[in-house]
Amino acid sequence: MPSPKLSKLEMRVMEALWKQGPSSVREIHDQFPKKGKPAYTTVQTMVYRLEAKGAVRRAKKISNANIFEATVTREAARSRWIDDVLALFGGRSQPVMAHMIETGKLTMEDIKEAEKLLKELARKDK
Amino acid sequence: MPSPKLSKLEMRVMEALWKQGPSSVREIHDQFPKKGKPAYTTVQTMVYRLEAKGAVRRAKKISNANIFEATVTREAARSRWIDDVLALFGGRSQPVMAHMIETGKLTMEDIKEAEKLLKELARKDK
DNA sequence: TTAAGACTACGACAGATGTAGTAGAGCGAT
DNA sequence: ATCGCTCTACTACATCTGTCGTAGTCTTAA
Repeated sequence: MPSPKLSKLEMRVMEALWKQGPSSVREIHDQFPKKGKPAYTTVQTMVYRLEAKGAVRRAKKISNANIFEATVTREAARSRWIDDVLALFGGRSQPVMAHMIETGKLTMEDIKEAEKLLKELARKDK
Repeated sequence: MPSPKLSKLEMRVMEALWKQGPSSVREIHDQFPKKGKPAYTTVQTMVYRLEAKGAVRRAKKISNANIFEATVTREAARSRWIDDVLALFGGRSQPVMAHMIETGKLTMEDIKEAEKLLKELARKDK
């Protein structure tokens, strides 16, 4: 039941599905940037594995091609990754924040937005 | 030169080294919680692999036991992980922030601290 | 109707990871 | 000197990941 652990490449395939919605292997493959694009069958293998993990399902068939759709949300999949990393860091989020700030990935806007979100959450929890 | 990619278990071994400073395999092994503690030789294998990756070095020998010490900092190793995850999320830190807030891992204090750190960084960069 | 393409379903394989056993050398207490 | 315990240095192996190749089936345009 918990979101299965997806590998990096599997995540990239899921990303394509989340972006475009139900797609064929071909459509997913086409979404990879020319540079470093994996072989068609490599993507196909990923889709099969995702299906085995229950992260994807065959939605329908168009002519002889299967159309796959995501069965786990982007949030659930990403959460799984973040939780794993956080656990690795002793559950502390501070190191993550600090790194994002030092590498310029986190701007003041981001912080302001986070603050707003936190306030909202606090209000709703009450 | 860039901090090598360390696996989860390798990170846990490094964590022991960062905490205790130069240690023998035995001392590292002893730091794992009884629950789910890997075999002594499993830890030993990790240390050897870390040595091969250049993340650890034999500092000295006490009687017949090797004492290993970390050659990469905790920050560098963690950064590597965060960068990887961020890349997987399209380089956006927002999803990470949102998740940490929603799971209660990020408090208002953390945000305030982040804000302060960011301001400091901005001042110094100038 | 038929030949070119597109797809599917598998099979393979190398490298990374987690996990651990074994043989034998070295140290220390008797 | 020597017996037991500790460590080291290997070896092994099952999974997971990333990467494809191939054989054979379907579709479809000429």
